[in-house]
Amino acid sequence: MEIPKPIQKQVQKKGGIRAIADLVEDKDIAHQSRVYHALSEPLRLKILNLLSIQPLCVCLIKEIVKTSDSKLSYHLNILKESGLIEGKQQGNWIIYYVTKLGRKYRI
Amino acid sequence: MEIPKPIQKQVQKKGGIRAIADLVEDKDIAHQSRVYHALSEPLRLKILNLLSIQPLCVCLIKEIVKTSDSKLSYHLNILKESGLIEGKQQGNWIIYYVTKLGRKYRI
DNA sequence: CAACTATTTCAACTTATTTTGAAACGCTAA
DNA sequence: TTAGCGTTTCAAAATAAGTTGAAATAGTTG
Repeated sequence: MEIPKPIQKQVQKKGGIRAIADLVEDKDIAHQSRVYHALSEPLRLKILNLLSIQPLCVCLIKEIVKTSDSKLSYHLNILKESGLIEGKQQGNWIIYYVTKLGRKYRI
Repeated sequence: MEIPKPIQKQVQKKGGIRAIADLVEDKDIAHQSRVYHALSEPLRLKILNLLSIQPLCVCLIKEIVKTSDSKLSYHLNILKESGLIEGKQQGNWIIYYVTKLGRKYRI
């Protein structure tokens, strides 16, 4: 395999291909890509942004985004699992709100 | 549909459910979720981070991430389409590098 | 132009994610 | 305890995304 000269030179300056590769940790990549996956669905990203404006019960989220109960529950769960939102039961309702992590990804 | 009292009060204070909904623009959501989708795949996120350390030809990326040509090309294309990286032909090779947008998402 | 190297494209296939609707669960109040 | 409302769960079906390997393209060099 050949390599363009200028790139080869720059790579050597940085300690070679292995040194560069080692700067990117697979564990960090795996963790962060999971967060991005949760954010990659328009409905979920919208919900996250709504909740960053105002904590809401499922019924109000549903009214805003106009979707089915089970679909909404599915997406809320993914946001919750990835640590972007949390829900607390309050009588008959569950109020969802963004976590500290979630606030980082407000558009 | 009933709504928990404290939430209802907070929502009213912010101008009602419609006002809150209108703060989140579907166009922004659609655009941003596309970027997150590109970042949600571990291999892609790894490549983005590698390129943020050092612009590389496809052959060197391939050597680092140990994957097939066509698979790599597929993922590079998704990163490119979402504006996170760009490639410029240089003789026989294509050198990929992160864009300004891409640099924002370095881990 | 022919041979060569690096990279991309394509269609068939596999795998992962999302949607659906019905049923179940949990809390509250009668 | 039963009824009612808000929410979740489940499995089946639908859709989207990723993988594969062979063939094609594009640039370079002799």
